[in-house]
Formats: sequence, C-alpha cells, structure tokens
Amino acid sequence: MNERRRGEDTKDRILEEACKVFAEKGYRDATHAEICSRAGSNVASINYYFGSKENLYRAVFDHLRQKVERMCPLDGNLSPTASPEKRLEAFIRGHLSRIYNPELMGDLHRIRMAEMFDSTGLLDELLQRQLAKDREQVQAILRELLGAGASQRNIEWCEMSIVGQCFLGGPGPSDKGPRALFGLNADEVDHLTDHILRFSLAGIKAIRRKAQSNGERKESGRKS
Amino acid sequence: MNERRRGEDTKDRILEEACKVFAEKGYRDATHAEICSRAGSNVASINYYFGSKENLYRAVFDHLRQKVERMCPLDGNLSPTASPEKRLEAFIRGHLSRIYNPELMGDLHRIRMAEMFDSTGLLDELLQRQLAKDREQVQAILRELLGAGASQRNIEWCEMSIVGQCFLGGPGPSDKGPRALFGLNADEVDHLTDHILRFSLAGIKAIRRKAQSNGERKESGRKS
DNA sequence: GTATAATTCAAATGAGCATTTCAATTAGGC
DNA sequence: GCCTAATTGAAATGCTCATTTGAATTATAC
Repeated sequence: MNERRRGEDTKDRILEEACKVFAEKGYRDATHAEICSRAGSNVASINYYFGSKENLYRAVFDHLRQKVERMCPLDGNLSPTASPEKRLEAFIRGHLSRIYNPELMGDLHRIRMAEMFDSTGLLDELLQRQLAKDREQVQAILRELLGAGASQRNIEWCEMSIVGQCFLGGPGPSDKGPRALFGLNADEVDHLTDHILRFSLAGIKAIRRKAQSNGERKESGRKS
Repeated sequence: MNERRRGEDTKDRILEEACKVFAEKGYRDATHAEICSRAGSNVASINYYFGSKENLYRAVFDHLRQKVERMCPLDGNLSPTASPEKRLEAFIRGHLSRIYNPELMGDLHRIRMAEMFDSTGLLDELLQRQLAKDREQVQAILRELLGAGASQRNIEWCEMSIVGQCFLGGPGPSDKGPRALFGLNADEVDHLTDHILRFSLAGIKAIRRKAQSNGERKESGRKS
C-alpha cells in the first residue's frame, strides 16, 4: 500500500496521450484504438480506468486546466493592487503562453475553441466554471482602466476585444489554424504580448473617452 | 426543357436544410437521416444528388460563401479610393453582418470556425481561397492606416487584432458560443461595429506611432 | 506458497450511420 | 397512350467504432 498501484502508471499514460489525441483530432475523431496504442495499453483499458470515452474527455479537460492554471496564471502572480496596465499585460501573456508554451502545445485552447464552435456538450459545466473565473479577472482590470463613466456593456465589449485578439493568435489542430496563418511560434510570445497590450490600451483609452463624453452629454442634456 | 427539372427542387431543399444542419451540429454529427427528413426527401437522395456527404458539405460551403459575399461584401461596395477609415468600418460591419444577419444566422461563420479548430480537411482549399481574398482586402486598408514605417508583421498583427474582435463576437452552435456569452443580437451590429472601429483605430494609431519611433531609432542608430 | 484482487488481453457484441441496391413511381417527348 | 429516363422509396449492406466479456496474467497480502 506504500507502493503506487501498478495500474496508476497505465492510467496516467492514457490520460497523457488522450490529451494529445483529443487536442489533435477533436473528440469525435479520437478513437480508443489510437489513444491506447499510443499509451501502449489495451483498447479495453480506457473503459477499465475511466468508465467511458466521455469520462476520459472530462478528465482530460480537467487535467489540462489544472496544468495550465499552474503554469500560466492569468494574474501573473501579481498583487491585485498592481497597476491595471501591468495586470492586463499579465493577463494577455498568460493567455498567449497557454497557447504557445511548447509543453502545453495549446492543447486546452484547441479543445476549448472546438467546444465553442462544435460542442459535444460534455464539458459545458466545466467550461462555464473556468470561463467565469477568467472573465471576472479581466473585468476587474477593465473597470479600473475604463473609469467610472463606462457601462457594463463597455466593459464586456472591451473584454471581447482583448480576448478575441488573444484567441485568434492560437493554433488550430494540425497547423491548419491561425498559427500557420500568422506564422507565429513560441519565441514570439513577448512581442505579441507587447503588440496586443499596446493595441488594447490605446483602444481602451478611446472607449473611455467616448464613454466620458457620452456621460457628460447626458448630464448636460438633463440640466438644460 | 423550358420547365425546371422536378428534381432540382429536391436538390435545393436538401442544400438549404443541409446548411442549417451542418451549421448547428457540425459535419460529424450531421446525419443523412436528419437532413433528408427536414428536407422531406428520402435518405438516398443525398447520394443521388450530391454523390456523398463530403460533396454535400463542400456544396453547402460554397452556397453559403456566395450568399454571404453577395449580401455582406467586406468592401461595403465602397470605392477603393474611399478613406481607409470608411473602408475599415465597412470591413468590420461586413464581418459582423455575416454573423448576425438573421437570414444568414452565422451559418458560414460557425462552419469556418469549426473547421479552424476541428478540421475535417474537406474544405481546406475552399477556405484558403476565401481567406486569401479577405486578407488582401484588410491588409490594403492597414497599409494605408499604418503608414510606410510599418512592417509586414505590424500589418499582420493588426489584422489579427481586428479580425479576432469580429470573430469572437459571433455565436457558436446552439447558443453555447460567445453570442450567449456576450448577450448580443442582430440589432446591435451598428453599436458593435462602432465599438470595434473605435477600439481598432486607436490601436492602429498606437502601433503606427511605435513603428515610426522604432524606424527613427534605427535610422539615427545607423547614422551615429 | 497460496489465495485474492487487480490488471491485461484478444476476441466478441452491437449501435450508428453512410452508402448501395433495386423495385416502384413519376414525368416528358413522341 | 407509350417508351424512356429521371426520381423516389424501403430495405439491405458493410464499415467504423465504443463497449463488453471472460479468460489469462500479474501483483499483493497473509
């Protein structure tokens, strides 16, 4: 009992290989046969250890989620009192690292995007929960950057503008996606972070100006 | 012969329903049975008229592409000599209309995004061709807006920043996607266009400033 | 060592689905 | 009306998997 069960190795190998296969092929085109052959185990082993392909898929998501949150925290381990600019930079760098870190290979990103546009329905709750955390984070930053004149819609649309930039830089499966499109690789995370940060801070300022002038117009309109 | 062949009706109905089913369910989960039952035809009819599910899928893509290019041109039917700001606005509005126009229902957008992150490999050439046209368009606009100091990479990254914003606003299948997320609907295309345009023009200006100052530094560095 | 439980294995099983087949029906040209 | 070709229909066919089964093997506890 002080020794690790023999089967735990097999289980881990299956999980590890399943991450890659699901990310490369998508849920529907990933087969027990391929995963098990890569993991050097029998086809029956998935059902033996995970019960079903669906459960394995959920386990894969959760495994990748934890790994990614550990390796690339979106708050960059900054204090919440750090300047919003610094925190936004960390947020952007976090997203891009999740996509380009060679150890992660953007696996979670691919699975998330595939679920977004061709959902299996199997991860809905898990995705929702992860998303909620990330959104709260960036919205807090944006509230500071946009100032009191900004509406919730201003915040959400700026959020979309920023996250959209981060996500579209990411690779799809088998290099058919935007990685090939835009010719990026892992070394360029820093430069791309700089681009998106610069672009976004200027965009945010412009939205802030507009929101303020709108607020003033409303105010003065009410008075007159 | 002056009359339309009887079967053309059936073929059209199949194509029309296939668009919806492929967009809602994705290629792999769409079945002959469902498409034909919605079209009120026999299961054999897809192979009779299109030869295979693969061919039907390609026909669907091409049908949607033509419809979308007709209804929502990315140049907004502006002259190429119109101001780059106006042309960028048209480009953004075109993309958003393709997603939110109730007649289009974002069908092509969903298929494209699904292909991007969970490719069937069946549309590669068609997608490539469509993409190339769109990219040329926005890059021409950006060359003007960014000025001579900008590199090709500046252009491509700004392109990504803009297109990323347009694409992430779009709905995934069965409202699991970002439509639900950001609570948009068709009426808001105008406001969202305004947001993305404002955000992007400010972003582009910031990148332009940076590119210029980099250029000057290089220049003066060379001289000294 | 032996008994018990945990794993591995190869070979079924069976569901879901695209595609075929071929007979039945319908339309068009004469 | 009649002949031919186009279309529709219902029932196979066959393929690809996920999952099950039960026997064989291996580890663990005693």
